[in-house]
Amino acid sequence: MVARRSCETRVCGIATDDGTRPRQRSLQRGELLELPSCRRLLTVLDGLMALSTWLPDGRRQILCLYTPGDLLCPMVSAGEMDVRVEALAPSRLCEIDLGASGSMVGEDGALAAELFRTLHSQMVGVSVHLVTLGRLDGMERVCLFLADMARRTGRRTPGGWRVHLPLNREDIADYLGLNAETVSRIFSRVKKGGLATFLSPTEYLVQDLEALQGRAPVVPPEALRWGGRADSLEASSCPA
Amino acid sequence: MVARRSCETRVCGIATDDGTRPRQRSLQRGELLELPSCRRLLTVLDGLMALSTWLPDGRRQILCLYTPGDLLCPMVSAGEMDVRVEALAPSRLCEIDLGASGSMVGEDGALAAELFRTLHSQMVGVSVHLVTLGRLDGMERVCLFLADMARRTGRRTPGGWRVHLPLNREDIADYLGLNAETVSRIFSRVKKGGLATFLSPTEYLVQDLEALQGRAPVVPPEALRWGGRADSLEASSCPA
DNA sequence: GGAGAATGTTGATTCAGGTCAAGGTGGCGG
DNA sequence: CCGCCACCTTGACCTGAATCAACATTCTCC
Repeated sequence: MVARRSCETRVCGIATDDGTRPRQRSLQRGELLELPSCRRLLTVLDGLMALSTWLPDGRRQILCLYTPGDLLCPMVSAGEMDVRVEALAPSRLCEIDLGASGSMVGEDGALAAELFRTLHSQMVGVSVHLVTLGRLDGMERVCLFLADMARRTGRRTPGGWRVHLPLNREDIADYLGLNAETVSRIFSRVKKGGLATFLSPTEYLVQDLEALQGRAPVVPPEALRWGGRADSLEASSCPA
Repeated sequence: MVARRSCETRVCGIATDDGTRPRQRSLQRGELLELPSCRRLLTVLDGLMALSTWLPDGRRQILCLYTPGDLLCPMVSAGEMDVRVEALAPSRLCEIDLGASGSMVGEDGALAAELFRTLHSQMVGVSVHLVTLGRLDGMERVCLFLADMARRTGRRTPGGWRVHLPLNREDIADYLGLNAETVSRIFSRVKKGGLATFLSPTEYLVQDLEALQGRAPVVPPEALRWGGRADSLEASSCPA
């Protein structure tokens, strides 16, 4: 069971154990990342990354979002699908080359366990997302999204959770299986309903997170976060 | 790289290595399975199993289907979600207790690698499903589903692929994010379009699988199957 | 600061899919 | 054989989201 730590501390910790050196990487909005192989670990320090798939006719679906602290885990290996890792906002990543240490499944299995945990978290996240797209209507999807972003990247202030939205309406739409105009319209409804206040198109305030969350009959996948909810993992998950 | 084998051979192979004994289990349609822990391996011998989530108001979303040969991998540990493994048709499972052999990550890591591969396959499958629900319309979803079922459970005959559909329209709807009437209507359109012939509500024939598949701009997640496409795995996946 | 581009908002209209309702079909037990 | 029940199909209608279009706002770069 691992305590919550900043990813910098943590990843650098792993790296120094091996004698390898973490590298930093900066990406512009829109920039693509070659799919990380297993010899490299990547975490988000800052910004917002997305794992997305593109259909031949241009439709895009964002599979998951990576906020600061998340470990990139694009295990969706494509096959014939066009899968990409892209920066939705200017981002900084921390990259560690594991090549030196040979196999990832080390002696004590600590790293393997960590990766397994990440993979599991991602699985939970994608599953919640699947239910969202399959069974929630637009309002529910948007409320879930706003609540999830608040939990993941929001800052607590006297007035409530203050959240920066570094992605544009089309990105949000591609994440939620809607289109940009619909997202904009639903934001207006959220505003009118008093569930959130928009300081600007890219900044909002949530006074009552419970209320916002309550509009969606699904829990946001906070398990996706580093160190989040490690207990629930033990129940159905594996490594001894 | 593992050659394609029947799951009975394979799982029993693993089991005998450990000296443990595989047990068979029969389930009626509608019966639930307690979520498999990591001490037990379960494969589908016969029938059709589903991993599904239920919302408080009764909406259901099926996350994935397990056809004969699949290894059950319900790593979606719930947290607060109501996740279930249910039999959509009378089914037989093969169950192996790993308790005796201690940690799953064995000496040579063969079993661990196998499980990792399964987890990866499931991840790919769920991701394809996510795109399906987020970006495909009803017709595309149904064609993808019919093609996928044909590949996974169909029998090759002179007239084409003959496929048995052991689940009802509502189950299909809950898998595809539609409702039962819509599924029925789209089946009629598929029939009229000559993409498939229905011998009965639960049996269909696909003359031209390519044509059917071509109606959906996404590849069915055949990688989900045992031994399927192990090569694509190496590219982005891990264990050495 | 100003021109142009990108992004966001809102309205009018269309359309795919949901909802409700009325039969139709097949299996099964008495 | 009959009646029940679960399931499937089809129709009529409604609704939520997509589309198309106009305009507002913000950002960028000169």
